[in-house]
Amino acid sequence: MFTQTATRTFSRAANNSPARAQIPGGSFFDSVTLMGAAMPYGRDAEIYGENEPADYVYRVISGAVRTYKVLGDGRRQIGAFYLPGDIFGLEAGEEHSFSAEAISDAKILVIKRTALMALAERESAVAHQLWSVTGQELRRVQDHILLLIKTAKERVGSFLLEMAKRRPSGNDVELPMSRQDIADYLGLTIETVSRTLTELENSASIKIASARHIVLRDRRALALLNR
Amino acid sequence: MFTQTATRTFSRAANNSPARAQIPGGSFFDSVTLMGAAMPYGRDAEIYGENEPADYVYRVISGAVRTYKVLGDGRRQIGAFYLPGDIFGLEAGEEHSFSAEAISDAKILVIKRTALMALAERESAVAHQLWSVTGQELRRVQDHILLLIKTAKERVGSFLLEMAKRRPSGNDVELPMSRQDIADYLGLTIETVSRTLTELENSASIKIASARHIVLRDRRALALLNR
DNA sequence: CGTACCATTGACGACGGTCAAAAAACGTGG
DNA sequence: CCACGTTTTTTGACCGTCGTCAATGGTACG
Repeated sequence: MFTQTATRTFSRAANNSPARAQIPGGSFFDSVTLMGAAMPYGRDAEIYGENEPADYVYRVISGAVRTYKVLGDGRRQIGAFYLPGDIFGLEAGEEHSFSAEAISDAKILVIKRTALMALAERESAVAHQLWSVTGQELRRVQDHILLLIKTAKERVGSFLLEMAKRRPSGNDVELPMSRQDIADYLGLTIETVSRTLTELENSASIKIASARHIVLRDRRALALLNR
Repeated sequence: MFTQTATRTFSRAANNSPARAQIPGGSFFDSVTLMGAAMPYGRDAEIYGENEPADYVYRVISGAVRTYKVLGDGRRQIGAFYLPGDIFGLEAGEEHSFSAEAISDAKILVIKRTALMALAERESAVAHQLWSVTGQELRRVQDHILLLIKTAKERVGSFLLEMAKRRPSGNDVELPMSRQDIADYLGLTIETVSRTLTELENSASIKIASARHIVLRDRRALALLNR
């Protein structure tokens, strides 16, 4: 299965407008927001590459981000999607283990790692929070593994519930990513994702208002796929 | 697919022989070994359960350990295997996210979490090492995800190479776990694992000396499965 | 309004799961 | 050390889910 992600590399966004935005999802990052700057990234722009030195930590202000790895034969696995408020790119080691790209046009808060580390050195509370962020990431990845052993219907259903939970807006789920992104996240093909969505629609579990706008019609039925 | 792990719960091993053993794989745990005690666990004995308070951190002295989750319908997913020297059960949060069992008779060093936390509070180096352990675990789980999107042959091949790397003894791989454990780790069935192993033997990539003793005959061929 | 790109649908086949049975391996007690 | 019963592993036959290849339909943007 091939998945040539369009490598139309956009500008690397080298501007430092110091926009200090208000973003959802409070965290310790709120208190160190002043240490960083908001940077704009275009659609599909690379934020960092696998194995690059992890000199910065990132937080999504607006838009969405995907992290991924590409296997030798071109198969792509998306590790996670990051939405406004989410922190990503924080590594306990020296290098990024995944690559990161903007899914849509996005504003990203960028913070120097050394600044955080220096603060953690003195404030054990900050050190604990850094650890905690990695711990949450670990949990997320562990849940992801559980997704990957399920059937296609279960994966898609769980995915929709996950997205609904992360962007609470009633039963409406706005998907910032393409079918290909979803497929590469769930370990499926676009065809299977598409077919499964229409299947869920036919069974009245969801309604596909448009390709990227899903309405959850029967959460109970979807939740059954999540066990 | 069902996977009823034999729930013949052995004794919970409630003895505190203070055996301070020499174990491979040096780490910061060496310096805090005196804070804990070596405990014996019988085959299939539970070390801790999912959602239990994570009051202890563990290190394998001898034997092997598996961590796992069981889905609603009985499917079991093994999160990791831990071999002598490996640390497990360290959580950034308050509870264990997986259950842990001894695969074979095992000796496990058990350390109070509060002791580590108190030390981390004062020594930022210790705090950094705790974070680092979680970070390594994160990497391991991320690699695990990559395994789960591969074909059966690739999964089994990669698994053998992983085990060989972790217990270096030439080309001989001694497997402490059953086919069922391997299957639940790789997201396959025992039948597929078994069939794939004989297939690898027929293609002269490995030799199955006995069920739990594999000899790597063609690492190059196996490595091709790992890309 | 036209042209890419993206999503959906269809036909077909392969990989791995399921069910079943045989063969090894293991442990226990005589 | 061997005999027997249990567990684990292997092998076989068959089937279903999902991947592949291909074509059609839809949507966004210049």
